Amino acid sequence: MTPADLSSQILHILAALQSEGTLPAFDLPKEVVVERPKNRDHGDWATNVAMQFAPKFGLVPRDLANLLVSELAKVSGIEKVDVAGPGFINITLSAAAAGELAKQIVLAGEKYGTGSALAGIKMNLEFVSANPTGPIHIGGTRWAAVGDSLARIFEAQGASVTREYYFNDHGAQIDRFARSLLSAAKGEAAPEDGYAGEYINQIANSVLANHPDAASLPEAEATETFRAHGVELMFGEIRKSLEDFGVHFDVFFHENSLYETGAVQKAIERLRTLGHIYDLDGAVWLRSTTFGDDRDRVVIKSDGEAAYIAGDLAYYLDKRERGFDRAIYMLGADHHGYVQRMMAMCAAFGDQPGVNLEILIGQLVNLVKDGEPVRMSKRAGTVVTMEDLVDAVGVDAARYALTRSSINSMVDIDLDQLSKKTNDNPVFYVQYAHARTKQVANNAVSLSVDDSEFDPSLLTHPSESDLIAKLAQLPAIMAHSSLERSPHLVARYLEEVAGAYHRWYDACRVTPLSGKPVESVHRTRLWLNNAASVVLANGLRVLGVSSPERM
RNA sequence: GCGUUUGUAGCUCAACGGAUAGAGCAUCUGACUACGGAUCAGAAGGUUGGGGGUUCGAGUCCCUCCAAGCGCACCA
Repeated sequence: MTPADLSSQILHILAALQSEGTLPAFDLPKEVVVERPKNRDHGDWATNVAMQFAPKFGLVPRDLANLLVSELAKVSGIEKVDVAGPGFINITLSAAAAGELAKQIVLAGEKYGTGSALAGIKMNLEFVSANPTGPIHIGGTRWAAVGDSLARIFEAQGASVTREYYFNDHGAQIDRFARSLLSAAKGEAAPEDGYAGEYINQIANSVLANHPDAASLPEAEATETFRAHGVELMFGEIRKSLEDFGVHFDVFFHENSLYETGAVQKAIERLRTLGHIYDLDGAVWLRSTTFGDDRDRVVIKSDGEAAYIAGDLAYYLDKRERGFDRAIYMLGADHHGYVQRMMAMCAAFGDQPGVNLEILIGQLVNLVKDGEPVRMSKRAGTVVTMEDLVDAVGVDAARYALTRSSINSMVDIDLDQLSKKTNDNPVFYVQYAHARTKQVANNAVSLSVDDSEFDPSLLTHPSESDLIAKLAQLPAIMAHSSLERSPHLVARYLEEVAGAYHRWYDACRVTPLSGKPVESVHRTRLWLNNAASVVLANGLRVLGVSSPERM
């Protein structure tokens, strides 16, 4: 008996009361809130349905609650149920009914915690999308960790997810990058508006190694050579860093291709046909104010060059034409000013902003040294990269630390502190719990405790009730995390599971003390141990963190 | 000035509008010749930035003020 089971029981009872005329008819939701009360005296599970629905039924909450309680009391597996406070319904399950879940979890294995809320939905999740003018820095690393985890969470809800990286290989920043490489190759100082740093020298040298005469070509040709090959090299490094970080992109979309294929022109023509494009002062404008933007946006500048948004128009249209129901963009807070114009664009195409196009804004990562914020600058070469972070703490700790906080809050990273005090990262607490489940299972085998028996009525210790209840919440956590686009909820949940497991381990033995016989309770506890193992592993998997068997 | 995000324990942060606001780290006191002590038990720590409002109930929603981050281009 899980909270989800209780939810459907309650709805079933309400529907029955409606059809027999005891309660007036109105549409019931698909599920009701059933949660673990903070205070254990309130029972195993509690629901606020009576307070939620009483007004719609024209009743006072406590009367509706009493109606429900008398029905719930008849449900097998429910040991005790009563009304408390303003109308909460507190439910206590029998140990057997609650513990049954342990076996279900083990049998479900990797499937436990998945759902079907997004079944049949094609999602395009775009994240990182850092310019190929340098390595991925710490901010991009956060989106790599969070974005990939989010993709895994969507997939666990049945969605088909394409992870996509928009590669800005067109425009002024790339030109600056190319000129910076050329300057480095010539041994000159970086251009005023260019990039500096050791990686620029390395790439310039790599280009020279393959094209020894590149620097001595005429200016335009030389720049083009360094642009083409430099971008290619940088691109390769970025892909490798991401793969090493455990993040695999299905599509690397090149901005440049939108211009080469005429997709930009096509998108503008589409909008012009729809009446949302006009010409003024020699420029081409999108009338985005029609759809709530602050001002209209220039799409083609009066010098004939495309503005940045031109690529966005074509890119969004391309995604929709590739069949994605939802295009989700993850952007840093430094880009949140784009949201309105992007949403306006979406509406201009006749789509639904917030549905077909969704933009997640994540706060930036602060680099801290000795308690003082440090400004990261590609130009000054003070950038902390994805590789720096992984070198300092490893992939697991890095991904966990970056995914554990809400994207709405800023994260401080102090490399010196991370490389010293890695064990204050809660990832080890969770991983240790998982390793412990595996070692307990191994010990059980060697002491002839097997899984030939399962009698959940023996799981009566308070720590067992707590652990089972915690394990029962994984499906709801995963669904909520998906709905809220919040992977950090999974991390926080795992920390609670790990705590519940450690406390149970401390109080309840799977293997008997030496000299004592193996009993039913030991075999049954092995199931619970393995259920905890499954939950921890499933949770860590969606965070992209490994589940070690020993540490 | 306008927009946006944030403000919760000493620090880092949680908390679908629910009951006595929770974890980790740090501090203090305890627990192994018992399945891994990277653990566990306990203590201490709070006017959820201030003030109004909405309701059975507000850290959460609305208004306002304060403080901080980030944006406000025919740049990308």
